[in-house]
Amino acid sequence: MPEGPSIIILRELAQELKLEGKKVISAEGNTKIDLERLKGQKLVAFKSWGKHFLICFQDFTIRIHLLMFGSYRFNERKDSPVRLRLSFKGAELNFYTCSVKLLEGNIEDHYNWGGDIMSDEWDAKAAAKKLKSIPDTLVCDALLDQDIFAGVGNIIKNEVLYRVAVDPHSKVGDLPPAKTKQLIKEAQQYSFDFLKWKKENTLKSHWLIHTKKKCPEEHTVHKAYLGNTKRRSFFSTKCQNLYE
DNA sequence: AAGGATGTTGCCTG
DNA sequence: TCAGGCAACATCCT
Repeated sequence: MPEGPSIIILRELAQELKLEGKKVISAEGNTKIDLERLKGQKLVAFKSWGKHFLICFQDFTIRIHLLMFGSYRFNERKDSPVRLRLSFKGAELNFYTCSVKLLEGNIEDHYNWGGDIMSDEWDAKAAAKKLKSIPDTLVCDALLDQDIFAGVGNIIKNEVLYRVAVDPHSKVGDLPPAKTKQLIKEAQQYSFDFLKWKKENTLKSHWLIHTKKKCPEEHTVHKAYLGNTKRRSFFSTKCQNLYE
C-alpha cells in the first residue's frame, strides 16, 4: 500500500481533521515507545517525508512507517490489535502493523525535505549529484534508494523505467546525462500521476508494465528479481534499451 | 486457495 | 569484517 503518494493521502486525511493545537487525551497500543510521553502533548503539525508519516509535537515527533502491511483508520477501528491509538477531543487516529519511532527534538533537524520526491522542496540537482557518485549501481536499485529518491517504491520504479525507456539492468554511470535528467524528472512526475490515480481509484488501470504480461507495444514483459534490492522488475527489452 | 507483495530492520552466517 | 540471506511483521490480492 504505501509508496510516497499513499503517504501524502494519509497526511492530507490527517490534516483535514484540524487537530493542530489540540492535546492528546490518551495514547494506547502495543508499540514499544513510551506512551506516557504523548499524553497531554499539543499537536503541532502532520508532515511527511518519503514513506514516513510524521506526527509533530513541541519537543519530539512520532514517525510512522507502514512498511508492507501497515494500515490506519481515522475515527473508526479495525478488529486487529492497534499498534498506536492517539485520542483527541472529537477524533481518534489508529495505526496497525506499522513501525513507530519517537524522534527527539526539532523535526527540521531530522529531515532534508529536498530528498522527498513529493515535496515542494524536492531537489532534482541533489539527486543528480548523488547518482553521479554511484556509477556502478543498477538503476533499479538507485530508484529504490531512499537517500536519493525518498518515497519511490517498487511500482514507481518499474513504471518510471518503462516510461523513460531504460532497462533496469543499466548502470547509473552508463546513462547519458540527458537520460539521467529525464529519469529524475519522470520519478517526480509519475509519483504525482500515481497520487492522482490513487485518489481516483484508477491506479492499476494506468500501469503500463508493472505486473503486466504484455507491454503497450505488445512485447513480452520480463519479470526478474534484480540488483541488491532483489525486488520484482517488470520490463520490455524491446522498449527499454534506448539511451539516446 | 496458496503464495507472494507497494518495505525495512536486524540478526545470522560464511 | 562485512555483504548477503532471510525472517519478521500480518493483510490483501491473484
